Amino acid sequence: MSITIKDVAKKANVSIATVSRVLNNSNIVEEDTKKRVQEAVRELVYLPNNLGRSLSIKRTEAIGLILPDLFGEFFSEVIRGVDQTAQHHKYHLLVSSSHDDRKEIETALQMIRGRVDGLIIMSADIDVQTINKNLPKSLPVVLLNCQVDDTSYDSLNINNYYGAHQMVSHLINHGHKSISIIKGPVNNHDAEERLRGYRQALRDGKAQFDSELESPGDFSEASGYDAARTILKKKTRPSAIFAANDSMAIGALSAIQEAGVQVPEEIALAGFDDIPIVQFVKPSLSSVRVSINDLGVLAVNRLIQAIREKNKFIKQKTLVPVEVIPRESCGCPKPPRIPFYRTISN
Amino acid sequence: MSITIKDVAKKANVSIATVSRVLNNSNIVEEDTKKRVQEAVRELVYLPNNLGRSLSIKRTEAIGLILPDLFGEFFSEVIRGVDQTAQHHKYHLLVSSSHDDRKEIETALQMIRGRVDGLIIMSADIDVQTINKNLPKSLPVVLLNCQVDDTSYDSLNINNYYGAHQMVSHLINHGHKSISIIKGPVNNHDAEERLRGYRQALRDGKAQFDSELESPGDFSEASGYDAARTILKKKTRPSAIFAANDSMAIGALSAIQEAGVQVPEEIALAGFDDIPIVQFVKPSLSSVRVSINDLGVLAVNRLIQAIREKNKFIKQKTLVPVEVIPRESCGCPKPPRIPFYRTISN
DNA sequence: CTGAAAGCGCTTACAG
DNA sequence: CTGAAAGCGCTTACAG
Repeated sequence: MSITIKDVAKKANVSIATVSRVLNNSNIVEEDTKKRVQEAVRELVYLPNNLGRSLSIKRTEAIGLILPDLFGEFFSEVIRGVDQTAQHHKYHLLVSSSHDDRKEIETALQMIRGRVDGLIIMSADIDVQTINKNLPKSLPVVLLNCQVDDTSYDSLNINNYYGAHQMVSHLINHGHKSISIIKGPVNNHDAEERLRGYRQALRDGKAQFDSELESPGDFSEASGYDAARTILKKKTRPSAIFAANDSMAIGALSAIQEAGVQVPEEIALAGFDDIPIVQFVKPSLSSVRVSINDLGVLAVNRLIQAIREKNKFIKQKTLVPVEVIPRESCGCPKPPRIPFYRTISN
Repeated sequence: MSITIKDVAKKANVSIATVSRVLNNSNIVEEDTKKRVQEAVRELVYLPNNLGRSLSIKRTEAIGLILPDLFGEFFSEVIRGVDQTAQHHKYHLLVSSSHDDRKEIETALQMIRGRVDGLIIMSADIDVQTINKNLPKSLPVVLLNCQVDDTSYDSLNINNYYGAHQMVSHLINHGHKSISIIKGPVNNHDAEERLRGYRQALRDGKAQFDSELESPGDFSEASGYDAARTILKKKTRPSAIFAANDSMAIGALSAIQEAGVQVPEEIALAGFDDIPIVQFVKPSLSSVRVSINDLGVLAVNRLIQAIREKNKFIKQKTLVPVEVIPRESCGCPKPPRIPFYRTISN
């Protein structure tokens, strides 16, 4: 059916070993033989099958990326960083996504295994047992923003604590003494860390510390809207709100504007994530930026290193730095907008 | 090093054939033997290697997706649609991106070949020869928004012509008789089709037809800005502007607002692509939406069909429908905003 | 119901 | 410099 190395060997009157040598640029093959083989390859339009090669050399030259989801710009940025870096190291990328529950992620691990030389896993719910049970110990793995306390895996996490601390400190430096937080979902690690950063910043900045200032939220725009309405109704209104993500901040902004309250004059506002839209709302929204692209780059570099060193080195946990981007909503001047990317039109 | 089927066979005191049968749920194996094998699998923590299987059954159970780029929400939406549908059909997804020039795309084709049972290619620059030269004739391929006129490949294309025609007709229905276009890059097929739709709509609607109304652009925000400035300076100003994509429309909007001209009262504005940001600018921007997710779904379904029928069926070219989304910038009421997706916080 | 053997498409010591 | 052979990890007719 398909042309294989055997067909080429026959046509060129050599052994398949010789064909393989020519294909792999082995320099121990005579010029004349090489020519004959290359001629046969051309005539037959022979296309080597990577599967055979991989099985033989025991390397697939591919890395895998397991994502919980593919919604929004965040994951595409992760993929972009990973793909770029992987290509730079001559590795392919296998992507697998939409694994919300444990069952699905187990299937994903089982299916990707054997097809890749290393694996980057991003999943809020994964635990060490699931990994151990479904992946050979010899497969290098890097965990991206997972919540795993085991030290036997490399991991990269966003520095949520520090980002929140910095943002809230920034608000305090603007003179705010009473700062509300709209929290993320309970049991969500990102949310917990951001809350922790908020609290510590209040303490460090000697600002008002009061559980009354903490409103529940679930990272959705709607929950931000609701929380802001509640906050505005309180007898003593805070002078600033820190939303644990941008979606909630944008929801809050709607509620504040509907109430006829001025941002940032009457109440300052800040979010977290720095999604592209925050540059477009009015006033533009202060936020905390994570270099998502960097995240992918770092993960791949670490993984490639693990592959090269045959997974035998000291595993490390890395906190990826974040950066406060001040904008109008906290009273800072609006920085030049980052031009967004074209979409369909390529 | 790694546990293989041989180790299991030895431990369970059976042949590797039997182990294989147990693994594949063959029902011709005795209950007792099956138990023994399963026990051995568990004790050894045996994880089958997919590579051997693929080579043997001559199927990889994976499909490939080649993208020109990974910037922005468009490609992540494509990936999402493709991945979802692929998973539904029990196929894996191999993604390969950032192939701007021909050399790179050839490498991509060569590397992905053999690893997938079918391939979706999205590339503005690819031609039939490149495909033929680098992929076996037996490999099912679906071209996504490529510009290939060969009938030997399945293809899906966005109906740029129709979308532009509809949008411009919509403007004409608003009473506009003099409508400018900010064109996309020369030699870009999407841009050409949108221009063609614009022109035909003017003729069909008996609106003013004049090459003076056509301004150059290159799909960038900056080019839209420049074009709008030029348009506003003309002695006879058009009453509406159709930008060939949203990026340019947003650039144009900045220029118009800087000039103190009201949108849509003094000049109407519309774009193309319906990127998320158009809902956030003020006034919200009328645009043409492509269901990108559908695009991915359609592509995979077609590909799976081709794989099942061993690539032996009539190839077809499909134009994917688009939809006008009227908003404030053309004088229509603002529709409810679609809530955007959370990003980092998962 | 089970096993020995051939085969999938390659690579690579080993001999010559 | 070249080839025969073994091997990578599986599956699956074929015999028994």
